[in-house]
Amino acid sequence: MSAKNTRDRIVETADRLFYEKGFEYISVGDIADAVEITRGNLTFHFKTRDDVLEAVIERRMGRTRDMLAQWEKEGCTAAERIGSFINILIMNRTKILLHGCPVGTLCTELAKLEHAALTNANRIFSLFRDWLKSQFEQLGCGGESKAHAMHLLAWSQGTATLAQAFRDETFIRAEVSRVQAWLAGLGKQGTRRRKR
Amino acid sequence: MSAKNTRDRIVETADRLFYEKGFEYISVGDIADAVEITRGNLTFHFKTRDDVLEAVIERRMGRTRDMLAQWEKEGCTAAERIGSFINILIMNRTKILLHGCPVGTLCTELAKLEHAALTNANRIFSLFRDWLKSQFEQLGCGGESKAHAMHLLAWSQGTATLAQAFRDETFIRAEVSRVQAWLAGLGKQGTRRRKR
DNA sequence: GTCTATAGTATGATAGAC
DNA sequence: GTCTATCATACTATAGAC
Repeated sequence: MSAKNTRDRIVETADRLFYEKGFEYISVGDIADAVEITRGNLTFHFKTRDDVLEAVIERRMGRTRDMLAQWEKEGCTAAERIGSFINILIMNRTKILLHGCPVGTLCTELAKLEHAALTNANRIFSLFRDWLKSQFEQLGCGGESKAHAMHLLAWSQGTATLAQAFRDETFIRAEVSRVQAWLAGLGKQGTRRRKR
Repeated sequence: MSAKNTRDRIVETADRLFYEKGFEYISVGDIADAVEITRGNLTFHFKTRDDVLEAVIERRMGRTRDMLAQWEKEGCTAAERIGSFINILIMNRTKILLHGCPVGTLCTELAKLEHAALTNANRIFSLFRDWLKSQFEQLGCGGESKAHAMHLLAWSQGTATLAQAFRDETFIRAEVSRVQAWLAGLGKQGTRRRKR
C-alpha cells in the first residue's frame, strides 16, 4: 500500500468508500482522511469529487475486464464460465450482505442523481452483458442469448438487493442453486438443438 | 393538495423526493422549498430529517397494505393475484426507468448508511413477501412457497435495477413475459400435485 | 508533490416573535 | 401553526507557501 503512489491510493480508497457508503454520502474530506492526506493534496490529484468518481469507474472497468479474462482462461466449457459469473454471489457474499452489488448500487444512485457518469458506470454492466451473451451463444442459445444474458444479470442484481436488505446468506445460496439448475436445463436444450 | 394539512403535504412531498433523488441527496431545505413552507415550519412538524423518513416509511407501509388488499379483492385465483404483483413493473414502468423500485432503492441506501430505519423499510419488503408466500401456498406450492415468494421479489428488484440502468422499457416487457410463463408452469404443477 | 489557510456556500437544528 | 433570525458545523473548491 505504502509503495503505491498517492493517486492510486486515492482511487483505491474512494472505490471502497463509494461502495460501502454510497457516492453521495462520501465527501472529499472523508476520502482524504481515509488516505491520510490533506484535502489540498487530494485536490492536486483530482480537481473535483466527480473526477475521483470517473477514476473509480475506470478502475472498476479494468478490474472487470481482468476478471472476465480470468474466467475465460479457467473455464473449459461455456457452462463452466457462466457458472463463474453465478459464483461471484457466493464468493463476495459477505460484502454483498453489507453493501450490495458494487455495479448495481452505483448505477442506481447515479441514475437517481441524473449524474453524467451514469453512462460510464453502465459500461461495466455492458461488459458483463456482452460477455455473458457470447457465452450463451457458445452454449447454443442462438437468438435468445442476449435475453438470457440480461436475465442472468438481472437475477444477480435482484439476489444482491434482497440479500442485502434481509442480511440473509441462506437466500443467496438458495438462489444460486436455483439458477444453476436453470443453466443446466439450458445446456441440455442447447445440446439437443445442435444435434438435430 | 391545498386542502390537506401541512404535515401530510410534507410527508407526501418527501416521499416523492426521496424516491426520485435518494434520501441522502435531499436536504430538509429541499423538502421545505418543494412544500413551499420555511424550514422553521417544517421543523415544527418534524424535529429531524430522520423523523420525516420514518413518516415516509409509515406512509409507504400503509399504501402497500392498501394495494395488497385491492389485489386480494380483484383477483379470483392465486395465479391472477400473483399476476397483479408482476404487472406493477408494467404499470409503473415510466417511474421505474427513471428512479428504480421505491422499496428496493430505499433499502439499499439505508443499508449502506447503516441507518436505523432500515429495519422499518424492510417491513415493506416483508409485506410483499408474506403476501406472495400465501398466494403460492394457495397455488399448491407447499413448502416451496416462501422460496418462490423471495424469488419473485428478487426478480422484480433485478428487473427494476437493470431497466433503470439501461433505461430500457423493452427489457421490462421481456422479463414480465418470461416470469409469467414461469408462473403458468408452476400453476400446472401445483394442480397436478393436488390431484394425486 | 504536499501542505496551510481561507472563501463562499449549504447543512441540520434551535430560539423566539407573531 | 407559521414565520424570521441565527448558530455551529460541514462542504467543495481555490490560492499560494514550502
